[in-house]
Amino acid sequence: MIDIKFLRENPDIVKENIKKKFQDEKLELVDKVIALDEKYRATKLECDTLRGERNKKSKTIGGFMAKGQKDEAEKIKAEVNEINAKLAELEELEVKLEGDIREIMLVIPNIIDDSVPIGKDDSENVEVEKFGEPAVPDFEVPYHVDIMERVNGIDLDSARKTSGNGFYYLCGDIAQLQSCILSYARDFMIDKGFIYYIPPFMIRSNVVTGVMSFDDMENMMYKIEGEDLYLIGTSEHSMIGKFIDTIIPESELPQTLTSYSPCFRKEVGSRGIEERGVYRIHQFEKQEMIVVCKPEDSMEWFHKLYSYTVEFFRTLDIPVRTLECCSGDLADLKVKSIDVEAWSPRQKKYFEVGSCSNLGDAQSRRLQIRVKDENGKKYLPHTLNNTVVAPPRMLIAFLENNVNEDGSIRIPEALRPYMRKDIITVPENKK
RNA sequence: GGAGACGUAUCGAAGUGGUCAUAACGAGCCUGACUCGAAAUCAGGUUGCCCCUCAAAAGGCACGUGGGUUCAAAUCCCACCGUCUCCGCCA
Repeated sequence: MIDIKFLRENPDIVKENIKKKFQDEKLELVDKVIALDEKYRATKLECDTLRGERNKKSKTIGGFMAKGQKDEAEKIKAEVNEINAKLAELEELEVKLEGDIREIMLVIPNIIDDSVPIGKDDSENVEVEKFGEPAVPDFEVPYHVDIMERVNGIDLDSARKTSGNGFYYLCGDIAQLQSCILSYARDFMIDKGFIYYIPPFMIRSNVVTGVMSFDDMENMMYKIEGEDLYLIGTSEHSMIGKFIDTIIPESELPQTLTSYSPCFRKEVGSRGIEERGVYRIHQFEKQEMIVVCKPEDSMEWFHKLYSYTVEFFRTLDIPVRTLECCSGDLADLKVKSIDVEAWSPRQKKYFEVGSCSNLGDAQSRRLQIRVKDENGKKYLPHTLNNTVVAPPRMLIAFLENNVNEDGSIRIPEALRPYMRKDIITVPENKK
């Protein structure tokens, strides 16, 4: 959500930005909202003046009544009634205009950073950098579910029975591995100076509508029947929600938080859920990072955040690359976004394991998150979020890159203190 | 699930139809005085948003939210939301 004052003064920049995002159908909205805004401000001024008059007159009535000047009082009462009649219609218009303007402003995309590559859709995203050698071993790497099944690490049949497609039982060493990865991710971020949070896993509808668009809400969020509660799709929802409508003292910036939560997603409309395995599922766990900072610091944080994810994956010996989201693929609220992708030696390509976004002040403006500096001046901070790691998805990369030909799984150095072993071995009957 | 209480600024809290919401009173915070320095004391300042503006002033809105009554609502009426306390149940 951009500032309407900015739009008013720079309609060309806003239009240019819309074109860059290949959303030409929204171009007309710019002039439309400018006209509405002009009308709104004129109406508001008129309303404010009338209300001011009414307040002034109304106050004198009390005085007349006290002095017993009934006739005078009645005369002014009639005048006030006249003003109120005039106001009734105008106020209705004022409210309607305000609503219409907000509706449009929510749809106009945020101004993207100059550095964002121009492109229509995800096919034009740009590889930024590779880390590690994307090696392919000389044996055929099995499908991740098969790797897990061989060490008795997953039970999809039972999950289908209890919960349906899109759920899993992880068991034994693989379940432990997932917990260990999360614990390691937690400690990794704590060591980077982030504060660890375990947030609420359910949030109220007013928070949901604050942090996401209506369409996303329909397609992602599970609602608790009979309660005003939704299961979170990511801990970003509860973590950003906690700042809604607050004023943060500047001395408390930057807020650098890392949160753990299970995530629940309906994945409506994504065919990926049909695919066997744990790539796209209804329930997964994630370690997230959230930063609220001064505007001038946000780009620096942006680069730091995704490089933390890269560093994390590298300590687990997984080759990764960073892929910058092009203009057309960038969500409307975002200024800039980079995906971290892990190498799959089986598919011989990279696949998404995390996403780092700089939202500029758009999220702050929408949610009324403000910062107060030493002089009492208020401004909107920038917000960023990034995935540290989201097992089970990252398990795919982990297993494919660390499986041995005999089906055993190597545990990288960094995880050994957590796993308390350096290899997961195949049980006798599956050798 | 049952019973009760409450929702006003950073916090506690007064106000129960108008002339104290630029919100009493108390605390906190900021500035200044006193002091070698601090504490204590004294004086002043300290809500957010909108509109307008170079800036300020003036004006408008907000007493949980939304309606209603009224010339006028924090105050009266209705609905909803939330919080707390006790009891019950419970990891």
